[in-house]
Amino acid sequence: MTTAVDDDLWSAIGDPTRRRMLDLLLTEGAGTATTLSRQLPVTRQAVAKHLGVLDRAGLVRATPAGREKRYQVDDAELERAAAQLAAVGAEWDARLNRIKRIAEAIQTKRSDNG
Amino acid sequence: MTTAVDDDLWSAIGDPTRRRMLDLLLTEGAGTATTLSRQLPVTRQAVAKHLGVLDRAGLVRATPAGREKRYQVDDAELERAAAQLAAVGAEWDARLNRIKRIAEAIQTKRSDNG
DNA sequence: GTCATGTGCAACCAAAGGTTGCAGGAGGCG
DNA sequence: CGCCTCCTGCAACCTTTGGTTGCACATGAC
Repeated sequence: MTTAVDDDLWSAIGDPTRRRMLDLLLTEGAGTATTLSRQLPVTRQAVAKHLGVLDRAGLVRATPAGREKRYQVDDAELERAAAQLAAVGAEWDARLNRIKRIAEAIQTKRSDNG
Repeated sequence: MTTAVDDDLWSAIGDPTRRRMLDLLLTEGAGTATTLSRQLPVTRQAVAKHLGVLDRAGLVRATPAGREKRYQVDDAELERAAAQLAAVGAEWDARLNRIKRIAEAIQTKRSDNG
């Protein structure tokens, strides 16, 4: 079946730093490039670029609040992303199991026939 | 909880070309850089590099066969990778649901108190 | 008004995915 | 054996992307 994957969405969550950022935004509800960079091993500018990627992918939404730009996770879109991860994982699992079953069937047949 | 993710494993399956290669190897049982490149939009050399990455990540194993180098998926390791994908997806889902439940609880409380 | 803090833009660097080009090794066949 | 074919491996090079530093600008606090 080869699960159809939204490549933009996947590449957005493919980066480890971006995943950590999503984690932080989830646990803290919201954050800015500056606050996030304080909890990450990269500079504010790097975080800002990542926020741009996540924004274009629709995974986060920005809300200007005074002089800062507050980001928060878009629930629906992250849910979609989570579903895709699960789907790909599930398909691989299914295919591996199918192969195992076939292998066992052949094994059984062999011992039957001698 | 922030699911611990094996970053090497994840980055190996993070590339779309490598995922397609794994799909091909699964459906066809095995393949070489040359046979895979014929079914992909990239050159043999690019495929060879990706096979190197997948090999170092342990996701595939090479078996020299005459003049060709036949690769096949390492079942256990791909199963591990699939589990990680599912785990991250599941955790995001759980956290989103937790947030939703809390939001609903607050909503309920508000209408209770007037 | 001044100072501190947060944002935005630009130049630059290194790693990774991809390409072309070429040299080398293993099989098939006259 | 000699030749041809096909597959592999290495090297140089380009482009994108994650990351950095440096600087200009805006906004809130005092």
